[in-house]
Amino acid sequence: MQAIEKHCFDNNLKFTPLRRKVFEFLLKDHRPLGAYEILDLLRKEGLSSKPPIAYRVLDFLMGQGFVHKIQGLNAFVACSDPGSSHSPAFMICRKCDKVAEIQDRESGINLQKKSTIDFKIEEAFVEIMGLCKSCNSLGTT
Amino acid sequence: MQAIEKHCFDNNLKFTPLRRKVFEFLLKDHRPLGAYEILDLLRKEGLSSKPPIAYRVLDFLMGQGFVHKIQGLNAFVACSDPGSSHSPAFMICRKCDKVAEIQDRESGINLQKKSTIDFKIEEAFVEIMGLCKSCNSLGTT
DNA sequence: CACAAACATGTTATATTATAACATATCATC
DNA sequence: GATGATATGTTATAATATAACATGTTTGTG
Repeated sequence: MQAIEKHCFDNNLKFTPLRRKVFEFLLKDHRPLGAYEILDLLRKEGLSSKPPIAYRVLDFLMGQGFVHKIQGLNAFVACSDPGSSHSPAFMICRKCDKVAEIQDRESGINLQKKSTIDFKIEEAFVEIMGLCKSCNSLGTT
Repeated sequence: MQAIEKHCFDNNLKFTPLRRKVFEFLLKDHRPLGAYEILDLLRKEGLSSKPPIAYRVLDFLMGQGFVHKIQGLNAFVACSDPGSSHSPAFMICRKCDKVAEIQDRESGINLQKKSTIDFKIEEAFVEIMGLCKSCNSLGTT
């Protein structure tokens, strides 16, 4: 939270109450939230809750690298390592929906092999579906 | 095409005219098609074109590993290397939407580092956005 | 201060993507 | 030819996302 405050201050960006609120939701719930879940939370606080509100704030937060979209879930998570410009990977538990973010260096992902010759990489999404440790130890399905 | 015919025959699965048609669309257009684009194509051929039709056929084809979903585009592509059970990676040009599928072994992706300790991997989606060679050589944006 | 420019928020309407639930048809097998 | 399994068809609606435009708020500049 301090990281984003500093980042916005340093870059002359406005970390408005609305943006702060949405980011708080994402930080608190340590799991991906859909845009419409965020809208529900905003509604509960008496704030405006029309779809464009959520999507705009999320666009802003993603643009600054403080939130990532999980494509496989149509949902959004707070970045666990903001600042380091990265293409993170996510491990998503299909049972409990918990998401772990792993950074390029620790994920073993290395895309620069053949790729850059033919293709100019701008962004990479790596989403790994499966079972987290605790869900895996409980049952088999 | 022969691959999927053989696969279905061997496994006692029905490669019906509808499934064949959809698969043909995906093979012909060498780019990802949205479910509703597929429905449009079906409509042009006088076939049923209600959403569940497309989604069911696509589910079947994906289940057999002959089609992949590109999460970042909400679209579907024919698999370029069916049979080899794999978690492919896709390089998607954001200008022309062309998609190149690269196999794990040639992509430089190796997820088994820290992951398997804490997380049971079932499926991985790797989608790389950027510019393909030809689009990249044309302009800068 | 007044004005303009840039940015942020608010609202209506609608587009796009996907699924639930149920009805009918086709086909194999006993 | 009845039964069960699989495939297709249909209606309706859910879930996700954006376009277009209106209003407000801040910021810098003359």
